[in-house]
Amino acid sequence: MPWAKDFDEEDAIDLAMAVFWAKGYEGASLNDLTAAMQINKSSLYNAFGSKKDLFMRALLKYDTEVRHAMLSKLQELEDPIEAIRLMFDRVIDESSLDRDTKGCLLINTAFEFREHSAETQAFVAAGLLDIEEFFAGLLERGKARGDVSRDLDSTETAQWLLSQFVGLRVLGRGAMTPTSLQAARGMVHRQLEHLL
Amino acid sequence: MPWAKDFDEEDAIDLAMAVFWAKGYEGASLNDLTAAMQINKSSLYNAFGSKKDLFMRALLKYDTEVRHAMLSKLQELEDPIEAIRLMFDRVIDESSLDRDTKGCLLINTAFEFREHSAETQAFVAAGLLDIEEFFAGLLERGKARGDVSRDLDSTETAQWLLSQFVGLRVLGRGAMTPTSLQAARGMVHRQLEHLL
DNA sequence: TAAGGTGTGGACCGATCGGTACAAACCGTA
DNA sequence: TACGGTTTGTACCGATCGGTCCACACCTTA
Repeated sequence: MPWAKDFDEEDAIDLAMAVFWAKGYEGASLNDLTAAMQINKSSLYNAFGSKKDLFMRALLKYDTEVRHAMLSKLQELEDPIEAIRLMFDRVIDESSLDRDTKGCLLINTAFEFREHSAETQAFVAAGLLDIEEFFAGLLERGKARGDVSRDLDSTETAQWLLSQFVGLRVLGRGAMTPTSLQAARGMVHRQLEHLL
Repeated sequence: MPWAKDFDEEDAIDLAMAVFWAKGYEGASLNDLTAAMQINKSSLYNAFGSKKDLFMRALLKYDTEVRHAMLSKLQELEDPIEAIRLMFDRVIDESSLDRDTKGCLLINTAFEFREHSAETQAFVAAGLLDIEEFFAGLLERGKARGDVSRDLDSTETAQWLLSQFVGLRVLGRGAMTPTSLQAARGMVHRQLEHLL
């Protein structure tokens, strides 16, 4: 067993993730990637196969380590509606403070949906569905606690929350001012109160 | 006065608009553009100067002939809340019927916000503000008619509607199923009823 | 210490990117 | 019919795209 790689694969994927996150799949060139990952082209292709494969690895890592981790933490909160509120708060605060927010890698990839492979498309669709189910689960818990009307359609409401979330994530990438984002967030808060 | 162009500039911009609309600014190559516009590179550069200039012409044309025209027609309706409802209905129906919907060129450009010039950024921001003001105007009319509570903050609500609209436009590009889109739209309808 | 497989550096590939140079084709005017 | 300015076709530009090739550096095992 000869010569171990002198870089850490997981670290390298993290660095690649940041590039794809900021520039999108097509927008991230191999130069960008190798520069950020601090390895050269041969090592990249030897370790990951192709740009597409590397992207899938990065997307997968984002999905588990960023997206899923965030949702899991929110799920631990006692008040499920508060969890939803907090989820919106976080991304709005992030967009307000960080002037060049990258948004969410999964949602960014959803925007470029049709330029991706069937495999990637399926992965993205599943990820979005998972967010939707996260919302639906919290709403069901809200019903059990009496915070949400039992007449409410959880799935439908979850689909709405997802579309609402996507809108704020996209506009948070720079096109909308923090003030307006916060106003829109305020309206979502108020609508959450009216679920009872 | 020698030799008139043997293509119509406005027609050519229309064709270029479709390419930028479908592929984005970076994603649209000069080959794509010249092929769609049915002119060659020399004619393109002679008539429009550069890819960036051509894009601005296309964006401007979209803004007046597609976006502004659509909002104007909706504004003519008697019932202002019905106008908002219709606006959402149209884009959802479009996304449901046309499996490769391009979304809205202005919103697509807003997504790529930071990779555009300051001039383009300003134009996009102004366009989004215009949509916001369109919503706010309808809400004010709703107040006058008694369809909307006078306590409602029109600006804030308009900002929320814009973010909601953007979310559905982005997800309508393929990542969300028509069924889910329609469910989300249904929730927006219900929220519009609760503005009183 | 020699062998053998693996990782790395760098040159190189054809294709494509946005953009330019220039001459030929063109048509209204004189 | 000759001129003059404009449009158009084509060849070409350097840069960059994603990706490959191969010699060499390297470490483990025998």
